[in-house]
Amino acid sequence: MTRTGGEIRRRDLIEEAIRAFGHEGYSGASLDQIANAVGIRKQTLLYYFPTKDALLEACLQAAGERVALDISNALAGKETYWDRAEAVIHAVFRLAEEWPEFPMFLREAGRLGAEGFERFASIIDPMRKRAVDFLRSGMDAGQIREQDPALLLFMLYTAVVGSLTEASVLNAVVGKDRSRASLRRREREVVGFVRSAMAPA
Amino acid sequence: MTRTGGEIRRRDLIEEAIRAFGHEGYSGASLDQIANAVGIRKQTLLYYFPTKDALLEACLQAAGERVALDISNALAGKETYWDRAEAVIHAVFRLAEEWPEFPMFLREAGRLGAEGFERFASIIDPMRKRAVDFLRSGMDAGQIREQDPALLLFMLYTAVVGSLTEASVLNAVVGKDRSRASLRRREREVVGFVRSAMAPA
DNA sequence: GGGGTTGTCTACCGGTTGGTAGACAAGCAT
DNA sequence: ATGCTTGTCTACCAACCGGTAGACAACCCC
Repeated sequence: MTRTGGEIRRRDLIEEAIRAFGHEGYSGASLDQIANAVGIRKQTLLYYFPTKDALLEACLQAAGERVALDISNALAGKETYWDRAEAVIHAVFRLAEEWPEFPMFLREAGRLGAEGFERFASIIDPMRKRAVDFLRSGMDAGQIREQDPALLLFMLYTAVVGSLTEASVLNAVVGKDRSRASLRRREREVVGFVRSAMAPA
Repeated sequence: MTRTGGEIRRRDLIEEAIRAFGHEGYSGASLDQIANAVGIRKQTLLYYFPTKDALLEACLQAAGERVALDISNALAGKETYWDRAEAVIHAVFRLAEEWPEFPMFLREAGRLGAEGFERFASIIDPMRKRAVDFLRSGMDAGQIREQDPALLLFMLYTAVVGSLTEASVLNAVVGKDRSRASLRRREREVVGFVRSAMAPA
């Protein structure tokens, strides 16, 4: 009944599942809960995604595509080394502002083990390669401090995602402030931190 | 029987619970599993910790005390700004080497919400205060780049803990390498990264 | 308008979960 | 010796979990 058209349902379910997996964790989130949140029964969810694992895979795929799209758009027209680095950070922060559960889901996906995470990683792998090449050429050009470019990329990832996901730590360290202004201030801090960390000696 | 003396059991259970919570997540870890791993039945575990939540609280307490002790020892005798910062990083990495599940547990504790995490945070709060004062005085002395000291501390936390917990990302970005040498290289990278990030402009 | 497809449902299942009730044995104190 | 405390156990329990079976209604195509 009501014939909503399967693709919309599918998208709603993935969105809610990302929220639930990010917030409660994979094993903490239940199919009942996810299904009810979009107004259907669990068995209907299982019609779209035959197992919980299949649902997770669809979430990883969707999340990978979304972040790849956002970063790709953000990079358009940015040429200098620092402009490009800052554009990526800004894109991720804007995505986190619009979709707060996204970074939490990403972190949970990483926790579930490398096998699953690679489903996400493989989608953004072209960007990873580009980023490593970018960092290496920046080092060759003397614009970025000499170091292992892959490890630098890893450090940048942890700094950005960490500053978006460690809300409890943030509360404990700098006090409770969930406002948008707080997020902006954090972004400025990350940008300054990363800029300084990448600067040549 | 066998009269092991309750305190040893208690400590074993907490250690195993930290491992399980860190590895499987709070809701993914079961009391059965934790109890069996230390050679007793679940009901005996529940004799020591009446609920799963009580077990978690004991873990947070123990983890807080342990990290406070390690950092405190590491700081002894270190005087210069950078020596102190590096000593803390080194202490955390050494703890992670000896007890790999510890950083994962810490991250999981943060995920469970600010209420629970504060049980941990309150124990290391004196160190937090000292660290903020230390960073501020370093800025006043011109040894550290001017910025919000609390936010800088938060950034340092995310960089260190992130580099210890995002194993899946590390796999995807720099390849699979779980060796001790890999951990050491990562520590050097973190040290170089934050040293550069903290350097005055 | 009949047949297949798509979507949603009720009913159910076996296994697992956190937690309770209570028996019981070993050691300690008197 | 006896009674109390401490520790461990077996036996349950209700709730929830992911997943299956199958009825059934709405829509589309012909």
